[in-house]
Amino acid sequence: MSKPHKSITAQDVADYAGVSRAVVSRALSDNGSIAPETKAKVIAAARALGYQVNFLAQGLNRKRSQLIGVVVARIKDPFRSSLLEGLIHTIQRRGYQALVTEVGSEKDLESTLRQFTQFRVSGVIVTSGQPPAALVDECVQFKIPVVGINRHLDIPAVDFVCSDNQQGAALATAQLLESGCHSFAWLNCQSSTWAGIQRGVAFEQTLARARHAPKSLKRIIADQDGYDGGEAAALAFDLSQGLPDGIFCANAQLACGFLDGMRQRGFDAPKDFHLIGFDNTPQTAQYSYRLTTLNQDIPALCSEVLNCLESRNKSPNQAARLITVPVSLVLRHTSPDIHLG
Amino acid sequence: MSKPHKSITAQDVADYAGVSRAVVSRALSDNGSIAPETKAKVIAAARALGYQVNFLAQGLNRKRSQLIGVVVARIKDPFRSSLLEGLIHTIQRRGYQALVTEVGSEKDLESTLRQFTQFRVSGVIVTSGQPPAALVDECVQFKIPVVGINRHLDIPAVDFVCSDNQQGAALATAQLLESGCHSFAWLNCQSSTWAGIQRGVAFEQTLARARHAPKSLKRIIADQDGYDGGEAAALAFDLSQGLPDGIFCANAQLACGFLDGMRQRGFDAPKDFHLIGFDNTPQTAQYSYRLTTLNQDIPALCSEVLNCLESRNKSPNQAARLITVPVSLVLRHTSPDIHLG
DNA sequence: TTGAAAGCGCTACCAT
DNA sequence: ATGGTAGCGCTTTCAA
Repeated sequence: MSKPHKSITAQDVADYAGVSRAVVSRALSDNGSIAPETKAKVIAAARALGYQVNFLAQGLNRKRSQLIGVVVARIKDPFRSSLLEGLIHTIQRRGYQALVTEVGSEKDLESTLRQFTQFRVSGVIVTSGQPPAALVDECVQFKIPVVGINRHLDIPAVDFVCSDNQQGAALATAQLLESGCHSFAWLNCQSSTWAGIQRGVAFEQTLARARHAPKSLKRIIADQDGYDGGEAAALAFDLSQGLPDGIFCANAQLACGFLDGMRQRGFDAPKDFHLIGFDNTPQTAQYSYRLTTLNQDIPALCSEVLNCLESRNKSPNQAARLITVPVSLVLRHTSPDIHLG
Repeated sequence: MSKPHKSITAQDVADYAGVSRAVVSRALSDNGSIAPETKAKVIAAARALGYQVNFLAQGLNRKRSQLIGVVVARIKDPFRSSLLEGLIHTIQRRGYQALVTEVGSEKDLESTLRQFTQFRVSGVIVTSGQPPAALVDECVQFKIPVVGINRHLDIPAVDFVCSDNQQGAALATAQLLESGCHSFAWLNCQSSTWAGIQRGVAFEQTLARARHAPKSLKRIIADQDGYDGGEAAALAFDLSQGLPDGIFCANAQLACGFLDGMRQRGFDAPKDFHLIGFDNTPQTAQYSYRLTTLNQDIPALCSEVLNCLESRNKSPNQAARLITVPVSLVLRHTSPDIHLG
């Protein structure tokens, strides 16, 4: 049982190794020239003493911590938690640490971004909310790179990484058309994310461009997001003009809810309609749903995000980039593979 | 468009307000005596200049950052992401920031804990893995409080906050007995968490203590955790001796998978058996599952966790505590309320 | 290659 | 109540 000891500093290591503090710093950070044997000696000393760099002091000096700020919202939503998991994993793999902040409102985002700068983070990842230009400007002034996921605003010096919503919509449209669907519906919620809106627009466009005669397209707008929103939308759906037979959903949660809502009214997919959702969440693979979905490549998204961060750390003034990550169609029960049928 | 400006320091505020740096520090931290009007003057100056404390410098000085380290694993698991959401929310509400680290193995935990100390975190929350005594000792030496959730080891100076597994098992047993179940089963996975094991033990004990004759109890051990594990266990279940009619699950994911697995074999709850799971995850409320579960009071858990942290920061040498948080039974379709039946 | 020394921005102690 | 000042532990010139 050791006493509450004073923590070991670089000076202790220096004394132990018989060198100066400066040499210790160089030995441990590969920065500045140092004789190989001196370096080995210092590293041995550091190990012997159990020396740990004080990140606070290091960051204060370097004017940059090895922290990366991550802005999230509604973590318990399945897709978001998968994305967060991927981000944290990637952040750690690249030698950083994740400073995770949950925001409820745009106003939260403001103070959050401010706190990030106060910690001199090496980068900021925004997965929710729209960074107010003024605040981003503040980050830019601190030379802190900012990157957004699955959203895109035209903010100077801010990069964005997005799943390919166009391609997703095209894949879904093709699948529904090939399956012989005639009347279509698009399901989204009010207060949709930017990505959701894009998907809807792309769906309408792809459908309009389809070779054969124009198809009917109904827009279903749920009052709220998530499973509950989708379920309520299904329960409230006006069936007097029949049920569309090809339905595309802005996200998987809405889709699962919609499916369950329709089941409560005696309809089911693929018997009565085809259903495709975005976001291949674990739940969509389960026996009770087996939802055909568009898979977002989370590892690729995360990897690109960190590439952006690191690249902009090197050259802060490069033009803002928009990186698009391909999606893929996962065929399951709610709109089966016609080639297997 | 402002230039990459030098950041504003306490000295700038001091100059602007016509006072010394020390006064600025006092004005902003309520620490040390200061004339009300001076304080107001400083605060006005700080606001005018847009001054932001440098947390790195502050932490270096105070020997403590306002960071709280959170150790998690498999974030995308529904209960875990809900818990993480609660933790982050609570951490922020109390004026800290969450440093979130994902661990895969015990070895990860070691380096993680070390990194936390390097950031001089104000506390460590362990939601996964078992903190190795030696490392915890290191934290203790830095006077960093450590608290674990839903696990309990007898480590000096480490507090634990747990949902009441005993009570949960008792509630489940009572419900199953009152519903007239005769043969029972306990479903868990190999490599279960500490909490899962506790629940199983408590279930067996409660059942054994039940007033009427001893009941049959079968243990089903899935090869893996989660939905897939539960489903596989159901598909592999030996039906030659019939299906138990009262089944209790270590967690909701296993339960959902088991239910779906049984459905694939033509059985369903509550028709053929009653099913109760732990963890009231959002998914269990959905129409396709409507699982009777034991609800963990996440806000209460999180609140207690931070209470422990703050309390131990005040008096580091107090005895280790184990705080138990009540659970509640949420009656749904897979084991309905008999009083409504 | 190495060491001395000047900060990084802040807090806290000690005089005043 | 206020101001001067000595660090916190580290990095990074600049000389030697």
